[in-house]
Amino acid sequence: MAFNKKEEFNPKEQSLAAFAKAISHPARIAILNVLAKRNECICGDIVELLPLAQSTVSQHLKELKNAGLIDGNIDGPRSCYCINWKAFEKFNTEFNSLFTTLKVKNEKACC
Amino acid sequence: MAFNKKEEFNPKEQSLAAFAKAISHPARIAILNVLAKRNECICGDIVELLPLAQSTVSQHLKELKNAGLIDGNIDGPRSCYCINWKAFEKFNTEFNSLFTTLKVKNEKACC
DNA sequence: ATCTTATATCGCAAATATACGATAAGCAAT
DNA sequence: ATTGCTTATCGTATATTTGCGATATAAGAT
Repeated sequence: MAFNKKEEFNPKEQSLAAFAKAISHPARIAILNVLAKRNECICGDIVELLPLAQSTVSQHLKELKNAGLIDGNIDGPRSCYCINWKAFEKFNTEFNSLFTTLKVKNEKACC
Repeated sequence: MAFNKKEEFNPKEQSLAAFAKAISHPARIAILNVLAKRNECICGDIVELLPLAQSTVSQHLKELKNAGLIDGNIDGPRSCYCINWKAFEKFNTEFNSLFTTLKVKNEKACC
C-alpha cells in the first residue's frame, strides 16, 4: 500500500500540484521573499534571516531549484540564487486559469 | 530533531503555505475540478472519477475542508460538497499579491 | 427491525518531508 | 600546502502524508 498514485492524474494537475508543493512550506516562501527583496542575485546570508540550520536552508533551496522556481549558480563558495521569473509566471498563469475556469462554471453553486 | 518550526515564520507565510499545501496533491486539484464542473453540490461519485479508494478520497476531502477550500454538508449518507469561493478568492489574491510584490521589486535581476 | 447505500473514521504500512549535526567539496588568500 | 570561509551532501531521527481495507455511522427503503 501507499504506493505513489500521483502519476495517474493528468499532467496539468500534476504540474500545478508540484508547484504548490514547492511553495507549501513557510520557509520556502520566506526564501522567495528574501530573493525578491534584492535587485541582484543573493549570495548566501539567507541562512541568517531564517530560523533554520544552514543544511536545512540548503535543502529548501534545492527543492525550489528542482521545482524550477529559482536558478542558482553553484560555483564553489558563494553560490548565487535568484528567482526564475518565467517559471514563476507560467505557474501563476496556470493557477489563475484553473481558478477562473472554476469560477465561471460555478457562479450559481448551491452552498 | 525534526521539530516543527513552521510556527516561527510570519502568519502570511504560514497561511499561504497552508493553502499551497492543500492543493499540493493532484488528487485534490482533480477534486476541485470535479466540484467546479457542476452547478450543484456533488454527492459522492467523485470516487468513481478518481483512481483512488473511497476512504482515500474521503481523506482528501477532509483536508480540503480543513483548509477551508470547500464546504460540506455531511448529513448522514449523501454528503454534499462544494467549493468555498470566498476562501479560494482570498488565497488567490494573497498569492497574486506575493507574486506582484516580488515582480515589481525585481525587474532587473541579474540571472 | 433489518437491509442497503453512502460516507466517515480507525488502524496500519509504506513513502516523503523536515530538520539537524557532521562531513565533504570548492575556492581564495596566505 | 595549509587555512579559512561558504555551501552542498550524507546520515539519521522524527513527523507527516498517502493509501488501503475494515469497520462504524447515518439515514432511507423494505
